[in-house]
Amino acid sequence: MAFSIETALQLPPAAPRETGDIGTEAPCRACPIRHAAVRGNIAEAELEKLFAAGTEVTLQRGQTLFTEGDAAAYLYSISGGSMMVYKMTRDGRRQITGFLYDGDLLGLVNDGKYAYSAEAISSCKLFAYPLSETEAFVQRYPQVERRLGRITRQELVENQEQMLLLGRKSARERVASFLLKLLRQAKDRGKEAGAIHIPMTREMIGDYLGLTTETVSRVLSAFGREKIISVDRSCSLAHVLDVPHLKNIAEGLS
Amino acid sequence: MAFSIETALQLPPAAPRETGDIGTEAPCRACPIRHAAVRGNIAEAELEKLFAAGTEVTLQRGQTLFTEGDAAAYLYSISGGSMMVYKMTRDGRRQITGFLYDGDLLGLVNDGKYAYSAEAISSCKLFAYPLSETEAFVQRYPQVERRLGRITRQELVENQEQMLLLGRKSARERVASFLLKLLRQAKDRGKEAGAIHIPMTREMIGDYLGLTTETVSRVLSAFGREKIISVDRSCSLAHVLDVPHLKNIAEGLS
DNA sequence: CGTGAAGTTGAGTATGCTCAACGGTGGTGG
DNA sequence: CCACCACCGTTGAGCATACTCAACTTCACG
Repeated sequence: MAFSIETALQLPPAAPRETGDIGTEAPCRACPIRHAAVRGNIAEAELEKLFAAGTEVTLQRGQTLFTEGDAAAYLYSISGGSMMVYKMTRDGRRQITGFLYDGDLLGLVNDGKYAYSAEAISSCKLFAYPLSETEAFVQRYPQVERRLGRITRQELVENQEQMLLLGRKSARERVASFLLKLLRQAKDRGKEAGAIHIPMTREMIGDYLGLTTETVSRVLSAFGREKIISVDRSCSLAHVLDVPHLKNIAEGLS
Repeated sequence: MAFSIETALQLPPAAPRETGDIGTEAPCRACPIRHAAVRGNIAEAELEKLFAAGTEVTLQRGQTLFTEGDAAAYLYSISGGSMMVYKMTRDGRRQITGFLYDGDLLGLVNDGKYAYSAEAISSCKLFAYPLSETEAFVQRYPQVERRLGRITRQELVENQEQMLLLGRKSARERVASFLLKLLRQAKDRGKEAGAIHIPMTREMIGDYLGLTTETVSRVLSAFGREKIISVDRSCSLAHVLDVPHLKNIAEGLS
């Protein structure tokens, strides 16, 4: 198996965010590249050069950033909004491999091509780093390379967790696990306890969990009837009423 | 989410193997660390120091190398035999996330702990690099770090492929995809065309594909009846008779 | 030659899918 | 401003795929 030199990277959970910080370089406040660079005492001039080489991208809900197999030119960093990355079978079945948010990187490259497709879930702002510039920068600053390595390995761990879910868990267990993941992310982002914002449709949730829209809907309704969660009329907001119960379900203990 | 500094790595497909080479350092002929190091013109003395810090490990079929959650101390390189890595639910359901062979690295670490369990499929020889030594070595030689990064990203790509399989493919599609993967690997290792050695049990195949033993067995029998493959009486050797047909099945085109 | 693990095959079943109908909602244009 | 329409979500009925349970065979190994 050949390894491409230009193979690039991805991740979901990035650096701890400085939410209140109104910085001067708006697109890169949360970007992990910048985060590592700042901690590594890299010359501002070097950073500015990298940023100058990049461009900002704005996407509307439903717009595609790139498609699996496209020749890769950029590594992207999300500065606002949510994205999803997915793979498809030839006959149109979709597997969403990740939801990405503010501060996450995307653009996993294999053999010069993107390894998955990326689409905006909501209106989205991204910063695009040209791959060539990024590679040079990363190689120049080992601490940035090391940080990207940790991010990639973290991603690997999460994908393996998801493989266990897809291969071995029931529909109820999958949905419960998903809700707990959203809850954890909301907590990490400093949202109030128990409330979770759900920016994706039921169909996307199904395509992430290996289920159909209908099954996701049925399980969520059942959880509502069982007073484990309460779902807002808008369908994009939920409250977890019984976290321990949900954890038990996610682990197959009920 | 916290990133651990000691997070380490893993991969399946390593460097092209020099099969005929009877080297002097037996355990490391195929190891990708050595491979990258040799290409990078690293002083032999440095390499010897790293190898001197490591130890050889021998495992019998069925023996566990480490268990998910164990405190991580070593990065392993397989020098002979086959291993599997897996995750389990609390109630004992297993998802095998990868089969590893000669020359592959294993020991993905998260937060100081192994992220999965590892067990020998056949008698197995490994070389154990102490993590501390390895980290120092890797940081000292950027080309080695870069190689490990590519390996990790390649692993990520394969895991996402597997997520598509687990979430969206039928039993026939899964088994067909698996056979084609084995076939590709056999070809990469220079085995004769069409013949594939299957070192794992039906149960392991099921736990890798998100199926039960019985379903794997039934699908293989069906493929045999349809003259797509022929399975040896020993169950550990198969011949693919109709590769195009198998590819069609794997892609859902039949 | 006996024993246990692995594999195969069959019968019945359950989980989640398919197909269909319907209600709510938000955006758009008359 | 309101009506329309498309999209999303929900719910029901029936069904199919893969699972469970069980019996039996084969093989490796003592």
